[in-house]
Amino acid sequence: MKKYFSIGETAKINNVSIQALRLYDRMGLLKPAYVDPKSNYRYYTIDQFIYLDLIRYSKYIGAPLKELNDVLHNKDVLTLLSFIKNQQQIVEKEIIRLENISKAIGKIEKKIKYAVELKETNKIYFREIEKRFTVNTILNKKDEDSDIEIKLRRLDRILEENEIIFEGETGYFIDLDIFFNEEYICYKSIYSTVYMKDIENNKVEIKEIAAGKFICIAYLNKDRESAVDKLRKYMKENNIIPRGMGVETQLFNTLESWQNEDLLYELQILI
Amino acid sequence: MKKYFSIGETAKINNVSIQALRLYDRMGLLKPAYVDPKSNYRYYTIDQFIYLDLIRYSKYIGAPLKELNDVLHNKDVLTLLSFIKNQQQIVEKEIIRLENISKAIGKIEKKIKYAVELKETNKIYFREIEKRFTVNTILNKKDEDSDIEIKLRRLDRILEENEIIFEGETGYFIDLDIFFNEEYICYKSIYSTVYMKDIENNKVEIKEIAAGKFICIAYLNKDRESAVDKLRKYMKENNIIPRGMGVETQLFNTLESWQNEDLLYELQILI
DNA sequence: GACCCTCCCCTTAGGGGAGGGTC
DNA sequence: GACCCTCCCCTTAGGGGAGGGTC
Repeated sequence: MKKYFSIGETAKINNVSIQALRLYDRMGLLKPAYVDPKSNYRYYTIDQFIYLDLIRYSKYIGAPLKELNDVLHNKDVLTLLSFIKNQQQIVEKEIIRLENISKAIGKIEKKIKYAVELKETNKIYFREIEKRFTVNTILNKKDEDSDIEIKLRRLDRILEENEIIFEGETGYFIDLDIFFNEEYICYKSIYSTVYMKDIENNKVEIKEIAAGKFICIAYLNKDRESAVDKLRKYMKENNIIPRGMGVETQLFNTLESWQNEDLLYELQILI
Repeated sequence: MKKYFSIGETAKINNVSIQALRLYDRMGLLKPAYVDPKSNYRYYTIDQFIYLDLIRYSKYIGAPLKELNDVLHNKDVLTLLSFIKNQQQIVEKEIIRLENISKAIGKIEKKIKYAVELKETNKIYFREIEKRFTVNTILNKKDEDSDIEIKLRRLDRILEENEIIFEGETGYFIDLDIFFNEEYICYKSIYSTVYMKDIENNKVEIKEIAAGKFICIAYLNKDRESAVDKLRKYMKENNIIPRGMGVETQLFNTLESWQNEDLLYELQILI
């Protein structure tokens, strides 16, 4: 005679909840060995417990219970093997995805910290900056702010579609000829920095911003004109020669400022 | 005059669905800039799009939107920073968890494959086996099958509670004195192999099964007696000396067999 | 005619009840 | 008195309708 265990006993022995057992019954994953027709009480036998082990293990490796149901109906080791192999692949992909995310978060953290620690605006300073990889969209002279915003969104969409990871910096490439000769800021293109694991990505063009020493000035939107003038004058007076690369990048300020359009920028010119 | 974008335009530009935008409205994550009181049509402005970036990014890093909601209400970079740091920690823990799972799946795969490739039963062979780490429960002579099953469940629960990772092998330590002198199988304890990353785990005792060459025989439950006899005789006749370690382990057969109690075992004696 | 609205039901793996029988 | 039953509502981040107004 097989001994019957009530749902509560079964739950306790196998360390699952009563609700879970009821759910498995409904799903067809594990039907009780006997159900009292009068009281609808569920009774289980010991040799059913192995299925609870399988269920637990499936949950542990993150597999959906429905797929396990298929395996259990086949009752074949080879099916079980391919189920496990499949899950192995999923887990490994997920690890890679999370590792990329972790790196991207790290970069963003750095950038936020930089902006938080930046105390003074409208003052010239020098910075060493690492090499940056960017994805770009060319801007036209007649583009208005709203056009730029929309182009930026389009850029984001390209990143998403190509599974390229945004690194948290957005800015503009500026035309240095115009900057020094005609003395105003002209944007050539808008960029987003991206995390480059495998450089070969033939669908999207990646531009590098060379590593090096940059002369910089930070300013709020309203002070742009005077700050930019200051930097230009300083470079001319001190005979600092630009090396062909200038960007204006947006710094994390406060979320409040984003709404007030009181944005914080940093102009960076490679020297 | 700010330009208004309809929900459809906003969705397209920002690469989100209309349903998602409606949800963000309901959740208070992003209310439209203007809602037509007659038609209830939602209208958004360009400077609201930054919030969609934040939402997208939160989802990307796996943070719950509710927490982002808190950040958005604070509108402070330091809050944003701690939100991101927190998420970073969560992601890193998850990576470690998944890496452990991946390793455990790999081990189980190996074990299943071994059983699948094992063609012959009731035949003696030799195997090199790597070192195994196990968690144990001592058995008493008067334990019946059902007691053993229940002790096994209790062992599983210990693993879960201590976050020890099961590696897919369960078996019994056998008493070799009795095996050779009194000529029957007596189980000393039941074990589960576990994945040991950090050996120091003072709450649970870990026993090792030494690596080495084992003399083995595989058999179905019904053939146990004769198979075991065969091995014992073979060892005596050929003067093979056991080195103090013998286990009977359960092999993955088919799921069907589990239910029929037609289980496949392998007796392994270190030589 | 394409766009938008508000319900409403569905997804995973159960958790937490209420209200009422059963061991 | 402790245990078990069947509803029923709730969780995340929306997807996919139906049925009906709106640009």
